[in-house]
Amino acid sequence: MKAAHSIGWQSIQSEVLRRIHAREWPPGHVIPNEIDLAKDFGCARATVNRALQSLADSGVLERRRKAGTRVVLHPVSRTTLDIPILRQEIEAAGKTYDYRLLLHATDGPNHGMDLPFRDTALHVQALHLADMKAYVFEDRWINLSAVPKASEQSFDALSANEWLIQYVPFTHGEIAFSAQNADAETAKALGVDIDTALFVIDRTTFDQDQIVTQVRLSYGPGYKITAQIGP
Amino acid sequence: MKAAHSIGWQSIQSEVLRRIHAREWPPGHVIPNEIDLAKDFGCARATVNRALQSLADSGVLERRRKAGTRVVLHPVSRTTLDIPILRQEIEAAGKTYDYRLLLHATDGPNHGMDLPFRDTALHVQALHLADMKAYVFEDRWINLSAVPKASEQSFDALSANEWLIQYVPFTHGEIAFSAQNADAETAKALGVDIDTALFVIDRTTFDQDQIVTQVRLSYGPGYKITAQIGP
DNA sequence: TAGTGGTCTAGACCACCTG
DNA sequence: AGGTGGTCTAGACCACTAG
Repeated sequence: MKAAHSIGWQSIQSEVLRRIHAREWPPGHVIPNEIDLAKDFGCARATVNRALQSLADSGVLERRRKAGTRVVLHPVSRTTLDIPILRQEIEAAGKTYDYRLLLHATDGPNHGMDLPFRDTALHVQALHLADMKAYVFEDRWINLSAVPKASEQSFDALSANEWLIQYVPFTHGEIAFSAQNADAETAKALGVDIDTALFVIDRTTFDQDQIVTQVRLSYGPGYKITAQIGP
Repeated sequence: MKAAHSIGWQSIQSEVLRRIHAREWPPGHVIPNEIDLAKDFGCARATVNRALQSLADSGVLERRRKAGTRVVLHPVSRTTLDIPILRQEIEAAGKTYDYRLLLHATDGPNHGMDLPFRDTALHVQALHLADMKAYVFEDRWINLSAVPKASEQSFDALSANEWLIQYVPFTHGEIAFSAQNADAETAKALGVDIDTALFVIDRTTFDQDQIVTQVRLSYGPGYKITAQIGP
């Protein structure tokens, strides 16, 4: 059956999705190879490849050489999250952004966080405000061995958050989302009751194998992070 | 300068990343067009396109026709999350999975959740356990207009979570992550104190324009969801 | 080892959008 | 209006791996 291949590889993607959706190709089914599909759709193999590759990225298909392409058996909800800079996030919501530095200290090898490195670290705590209300409490360590120029920064006007992104590149990182009851320190900074449920992001960034910075962002009550599901 | 284009488009991607990293192409910089880069790298334009497209997907580059390709000014942490089926998540951690149905009721137009549809809904509450300990409290509504065969399901052995994924396709959805203090109902179900901070996932799935199901998953204390950052 | 997807090429046309 | 990315083609070679 020919598809209504109106304009491009997206049409092929739609048709493939339709067949999966309609259970013509049920979960676990091995679909025809690219050459046959290309003949079926009346296009070049590269175009089919583009469509199927995209669906594989979305988690709808699994592809292996020689084994072929199959509809995944246990689909997962795959979603792409964008974690913006705090200033942008707040200003994008139409609110005014403000920043207040709470702590700026250089710690020796025995600093407060469970850092995998023993080097000297810069400890910065700050509050990010939206419309003058506490929005996020930032608790950050910066590895001064990896970022020596951080020691010259006061971070009283420009947040470490923004400074690092602008001047310190990183190669990769790890991010974790969790829920935490507010401890005394965080509750005081955010102006909420102790034990309030806070959405927390822990992020560690690396430059090659060296830790650059580690940060915990504790968001005020009611914070939500949303995303779309689907190809 | 020629790059060490050893094996393919990934090499070109690496070289582009290196130039960005080394500030040869600083944030906001417009990089050469695909034709020039192809000449520079000694490959076909399509190969350059593949590399740059991939970097645009990662959020490193911004591409617009005629305007060209530029290094993004304010990089965001873009990450891809996979939300697996609960059973898989638990079994992948080497624990035994169990499931207990807590509530199964058909509600009229006035059901408990703030659903945008006025149709009859099926209300299901269940507990997912890992090694016999409460792991997630599931609170779900199913739109019986969209999924009539759900009314024939008892959900006492197979969770609604798995049944829906296996038999009810959806086209797209929305997912939200937040932190919530445990209310009385949830605290009792999970066996935790009231006000414990819980990681909560709210997910709504659609088939075309029709809501299929809406669910709140409240994870037990200590739950974390992690992901990698980086191209 | 043979079949499949992964990738590359050289060229082409087109949609879009900035200047 | 012209330059840029988006996409398609027809063919080719290669890498991987299941049988």
